Order: sequence, then C-alpha cells, then structure tokens
Amino acid sequence: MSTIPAGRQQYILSLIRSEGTVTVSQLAQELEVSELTIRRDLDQMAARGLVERTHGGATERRTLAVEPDYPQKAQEYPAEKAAIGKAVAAMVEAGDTLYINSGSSTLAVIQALAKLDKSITIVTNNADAFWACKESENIRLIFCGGVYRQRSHSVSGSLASLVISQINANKAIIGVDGFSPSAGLTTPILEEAETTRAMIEQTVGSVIVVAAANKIGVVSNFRTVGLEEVDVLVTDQDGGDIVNQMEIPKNLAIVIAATTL
Amino acid sequence: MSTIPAGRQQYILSLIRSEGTVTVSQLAQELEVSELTIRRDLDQMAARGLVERTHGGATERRTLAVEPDYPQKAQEYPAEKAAIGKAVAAMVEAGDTLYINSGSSTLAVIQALAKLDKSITIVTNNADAFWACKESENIRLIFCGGVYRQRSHSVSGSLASLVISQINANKAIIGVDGFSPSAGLTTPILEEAETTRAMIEQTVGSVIVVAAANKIGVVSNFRTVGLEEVDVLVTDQDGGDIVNQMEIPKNLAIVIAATTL
DNA sequence: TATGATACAATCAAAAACATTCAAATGTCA
DNA sequence: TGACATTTGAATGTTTTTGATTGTATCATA
Repeated sequence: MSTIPAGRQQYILSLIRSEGTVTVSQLAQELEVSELTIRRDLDQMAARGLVERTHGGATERRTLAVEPDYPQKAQEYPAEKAAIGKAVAAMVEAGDTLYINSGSSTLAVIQALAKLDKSITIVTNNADAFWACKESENIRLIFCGGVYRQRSHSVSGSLASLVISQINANKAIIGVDGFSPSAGLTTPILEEAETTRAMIEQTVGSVIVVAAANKIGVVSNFRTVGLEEVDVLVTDQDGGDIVNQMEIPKNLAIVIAATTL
Repeated sequence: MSTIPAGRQQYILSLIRSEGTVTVSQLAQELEVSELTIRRDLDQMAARGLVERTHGGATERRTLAVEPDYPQKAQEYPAEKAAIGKAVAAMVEAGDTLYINSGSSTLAVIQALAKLDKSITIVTNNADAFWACKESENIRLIFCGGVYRQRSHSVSGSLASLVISQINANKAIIGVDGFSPSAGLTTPILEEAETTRAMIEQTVGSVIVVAAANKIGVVSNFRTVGLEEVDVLVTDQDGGDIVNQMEIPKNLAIVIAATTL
C-alpha cells in the first residue's frame, strides 16, 4: 500500500465513505503501520473536518461543518436543552421584553417560557417561535423581518437589523455555536452573527448566553461579540466543568442548569 | 463487525430505522458484546435524542422533538381555494418578486407556488409560509417583521411597514375579506389593512386580488385601497357571477379559476 | 395481587485506547 | 555529505470502555 501519509489518508477516507466507520486497530493491521500512526492520521483528518473522530476509530461526518442540519441538531441532547431552557425561563420576570435569537437551545428557552406564560414580550428571529407560543395567551411575540434561512429556521440580514434597531429590550437570550474566552461568541453564519450582534446592542439589561457543553471552548467562523458583553452564561453540568478551567471575565456569572429528572 | 462504540451505535441506529424496535439481548448476540455494553450504548443514544429507550430495548423516536403541528386551518372551500391558488401561481414567472399578504386564500397561492418551485422571491407576512415552502429549494422567502397575531397567523403593524418600505416587488397577491366597488378592499383588522396597503404601494407591477365568492360584495371594517388600484381579480365560478352584476373599473381584469377535479 | 423471570442500576477491576514525550528513521535541500 | 524538517515507533502514565458482580426495579402471567 501507499507508504506516504497522504496516500494512507486517502485510503482511510475512501474506506470510511464505504463502511461508515473504521477502527484504529483494523487500519493499523491493514496498512502495516503502528496504531499510533493511524491515530495521528485520523486526528489530522478530523482537524481538517474530513472525518469525525471517536474512541477507537472514526466515523463519516454526518453533516457539513459550515451549517448544521436543523432537524438533526434540534433534537440532540433534549434533556440538557430542556434543563437550560427551564433555568433561563426562571430568570425572566413579568413585564420583561426579551430578545431571543435562533437556535435549538434558545428554542428550548422559548418553549419553557411558553409553558410559564408570563406576560412578556419576545422579540425573535426564530421561525419556530410561532408554534412554540401558540397556546400562550400572555406572550406578545414580535418577529424580526428578513430573509428566511431554511437550514436554521430563522430570518436574518439587514432587514432584521432594521427592525431590531427600532426595539429596546431589557434582556437578551443568545444561543451560540462557539463560546471562547479569546474569540468570544461565534456562529457559522455571517448574517446570524450580525442579527445577534444587533440584538445585543439594543439590550439595556443583562445579556444571557445559553450554550451546552459541546459549544464551550469552540470557535466558529463569525464573531458576534466578545465575552465582556455577556452578563450570564447558562450551561449544563459538563459545560460548567469546562468553563471552570477557563479565563473568563470576572463580571460574567455562570449558571449550571441541573438535569433533574 | 465494528468493534468500536461509534460503529456499533451506527449499526443499532440503522437497525432501529428499518425494524422499528430492537432488543438488548438480540443486539448483544449479534454484535458479540455483553448486554451491559448494549444498554450503555442505548442509554447514550437516548440521551442524545436519537432513540427512545424502552424496557428491554429501544424504539424509533416516533415524535420529532420539534414538531410544528399546525392546526391545518379548518379550510372553508378547500377545492375553490386550491383552484384559485393554482390559477394565480400560473401568472407568476421565474424571477418575479411577489408581495403576498396573509389569509387562507393567499396561503393556497403560496402552496401552489411551492409546488411549482420556480425561482422567485416571496415577501410575506404570513407565518404559515415557512412550512408551506419548506421543500421549495428555489423560492427565496423574505418575511416581514412585526407583531404576531395568533388569530391570523401573521405579523403586521408599523414594523412590517418599515420592512416593506425597503422592498419593491413587481407583483402583489392580496387576499381580502371584503371586495366591493364602493368600499374597495377591506379587512377586519386595522394593522392588516395598513400592511396590505404598504405592500400595494411598493408594487410596481400588477396587483392581483384573490377573493372567493363569499368575499365579493362584502364590506369589512378597514379599507386598504380602492378597486382602481387593483389590476386583476381572481375568483371562483360563483364569485364571477356576482362580479358580473357589479360596476367595476374597466381596467380591472376578472379571472375565473375553474374547480377542475 | 402475587410471583418468578427478566431487565436494570451501581460499583469495581481489567483491558483497550488514548495523550504525551522522546528518540530513531526517513526524506529533502544545500 | 551534512543540516534540517518530517514521519514513525517505543515507553510512559492517563482516560475510556468493557464485563463481572451485586442487589433492585419492572414485566408478564397466573
């Protein structure tokens, strides 16, 4: 077989495409190199986004790195998301006007708020908010305008910013794809980043970021704002553990949502 | 078989997708691991929301975590509305930018357009447009901002007008509650009337009104525009009969949508 | 409703896979 | 050839996975 790294990795990739998964030991035998070499190959390929690394081997990437497929992502880790949603909803008081951006985590917040049905105003660009609030008599729902993005079930862009510039809220509830001390809050879609930034700029009260463990420490393509703009981070148990080992601004409060069942 | 967790879980998932349910003992035998390992796999997958755990095994998730579940509006005269929608959709050409306001008749137009899937841009304040266009790759959907009205599944008000002021369309497809020579187009909600008027003002091409027979000759509370602003009226057979006995502007074309079934 | 069979949760120890560091082998360019 | 970078493999300790064990919860059928 190929004795150079590039050839090996190409073979690994083709095998992953046909089999779905590969194991380190199997590849080491087949290519007659040490398992360590295979691990290094897989790590490199994972860093380039070609495969997904798992314990013992690697799998095919389910979705493109750029923009996650909505229905798949939306139902990942429902328990954690529901817990986060509940915790955030508890921070909301009657009379509040909230900015809530799009994403499956913030949808969980909307669902929790819909259940409580306090008299609040929600300003959002999440298209799923409509049905989530369909039985909440006391929630006033204001929707951002803009270009609809099928993949994320949301609207964004300059039209959304235009609407947002007209509204001041006293809390912002922001879901992100990346939360990092150095890079701040990041998302894979430029327009979403712009819309989210506009929401934060129009918020006079506290900015609450929701991010499950798999978002903490991650850096995505486009920056919305730095962590200094954030007042509260709501995450799950694992996320809390990661944050504890990071250098974060002192004024940023961490809230752990317990997955109590 | 795959000896790593990822491969096992992938196999389990594919099996669940085809069979509907799986049992722990069956999987343990098939994959040649202990039942305990299978249980751990299933628990992990359940935590991620991929499967539903049951006693002794797992089943496919029957309900998606996110389910619009729109109460399909108790459609009055579905056949007539579908016919009107089809007739209007036939007037739309690739490249068009359309204003479409809210209402069950115009929703039928959107549904017909979604089926054709021409490359057009739809600007609407109808919240149901999201799911109606969910499988139309070529339709660009721009949503108006504004306050959401549960009863009509739409947004309206000054924020909607603000967005509309930024966009020029070459056709407007307008549903109304009242169509009358003397009172013009009328609707029972002030904000909807304002939004619809703004749409018509921003249209440089033809204004197409859709109205079933039960709207013809009716006068509702708030006036949007007079009939002189309308270029085409699309109605059903009965509606055509009524219009024929009316005094309408000469430049207003009448189109009868045949209920061919 | 009681009861035996099965599935489960919790804990622990062994095995496998891993990260990390370092040195040897290989290839490249002057 | 010699200096340098790249690739590879060995050795170390750490983490993850796995299966055996125990006792508990749940199910099906009488």
